[in-house]
Amino acid sequence: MANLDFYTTPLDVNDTKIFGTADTAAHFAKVAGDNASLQRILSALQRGPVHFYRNNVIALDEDVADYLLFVVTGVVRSCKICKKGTRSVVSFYLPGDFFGWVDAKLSLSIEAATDTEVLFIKRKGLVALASQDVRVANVLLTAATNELARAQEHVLLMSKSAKCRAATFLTDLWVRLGKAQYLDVPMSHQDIADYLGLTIETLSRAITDMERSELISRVPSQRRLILQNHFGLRRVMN
Amino acid sequence: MANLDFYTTPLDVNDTKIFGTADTAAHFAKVAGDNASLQRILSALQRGPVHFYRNNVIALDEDVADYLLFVVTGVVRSCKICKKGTRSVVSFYLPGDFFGWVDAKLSLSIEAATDTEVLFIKRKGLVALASQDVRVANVLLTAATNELARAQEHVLLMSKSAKCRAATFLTDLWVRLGKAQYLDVPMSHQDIADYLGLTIETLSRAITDMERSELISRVPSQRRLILQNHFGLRRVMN
DNA sequence: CGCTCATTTGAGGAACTTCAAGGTCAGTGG
DNA sequence: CCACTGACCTTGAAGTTCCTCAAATGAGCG
Repeated sequence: MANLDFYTTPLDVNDTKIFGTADTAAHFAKVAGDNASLQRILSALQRGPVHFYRNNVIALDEDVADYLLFVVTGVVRSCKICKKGTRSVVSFYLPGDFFGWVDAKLSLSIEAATDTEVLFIKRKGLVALASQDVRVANVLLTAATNELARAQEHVLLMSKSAKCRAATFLTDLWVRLGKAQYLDVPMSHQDIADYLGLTIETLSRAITDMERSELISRVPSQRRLILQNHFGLRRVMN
Repeated sequence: MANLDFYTTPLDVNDTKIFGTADTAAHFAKVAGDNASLQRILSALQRGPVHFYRNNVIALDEDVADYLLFVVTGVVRSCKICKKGTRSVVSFYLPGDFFGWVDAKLSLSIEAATDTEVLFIKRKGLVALASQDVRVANVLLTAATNELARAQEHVLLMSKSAKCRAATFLTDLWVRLGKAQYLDVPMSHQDIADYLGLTIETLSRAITDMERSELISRVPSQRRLILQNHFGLRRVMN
């Protein structure tokens, strides 16, 4: 845990808080399902929730080797800075997402894309439990394969046009956030552009273009959108 | 198994052959490690090896839901045809690779990129075993996370320049195939281009360019390369 | 208001694609 | 042995998409 200096709120590994808010429990249920005993097991292994401010580093590979992460609130990004100074965002994690299968060779860093609260779950403890409880093993395998499916979709997206990438991203985000009336985009355009392999300017033009075509509209609030024409969006997405 | 009509060699699920060649066993050991009993367990679950000719469909999502696949010889690709008729290759699997965590929503198809031999392993049987044997569970989780790491690397690659993508692909392939003197590229340029999100022309130009810069050279054989200047290649790869 | 940070817009250039043609190689049949 | 064929790869020229650089606009906040 040498790298915990990076943390905004230092993580005290001896401080096991039992999470208590209904909100947290509801999100946590996404991982454990309605299996109450499994939820108890997982909650006993957790550390946190730990709060991070936007753009702070949550973990580097070394940390992720020790912990699996669970997002309670906010958005987490995993990204890679390459030597040239360019950044790629590999994945976004939203509330309820359970992740941490990071290959050390990739040297990704896990960062807060917004202010966020994250649970840390000791990997070793969970793996040990998995050997005793099939359900735990299934939770792990399911989480890993879900993340794989997302990564494969991301690969497919990267060979499409800018407009298609933007439309797909916004629609997927809208679905992941629960298909609310408004899509309050939580992360910056720069984060999205780095996720989609575009420049911020190209992303902006793509969004403006969709607005002009009345596929989406912008509510004059910070980053609030309405997906107006789902049929049209689907056409742009291919 | 309704879709087995696609198979070149129909798969008889009641025909359990024990694989016998040293070659197969050696590759299989990559999955099971030097754990002899685990190797025996896995081999008891297998069906095959089944031979497929180049470009034949090995499995569609429905099949992959039932079986995990193990490549004995040749190259397997998983790919997606989109409505416009364009194709993307999501992943290549080489001898020794153990895969099959395919999300049905993506509707990928698993195809033979070269003539190939594939083992089918009943997913249910393996999952059932995993609940009894921690080592089996670990094999599954490890295979899934390895594939995730590969997919994430693929995502990172897709936002690089054409030359970087080509150089990285060839170098990675060379490593995966065992760093031999010659790199005999087993798949077609079209497959590679679809994997890298490039046109076949752009790929060809990138390779020709690397040859002119003396990073690689082409042996006047079918698709045989020599990676001459590893330092220079690394520079192009970033 | 005036500052900062984030986003938008425009003009020009680079990278990649498209379209079209030519080349190479292995297999096939005369 | 040679010509023919088809699959695969290469090359060139023109067009499109996206990026780069530069500047303007907008939003949030003390």
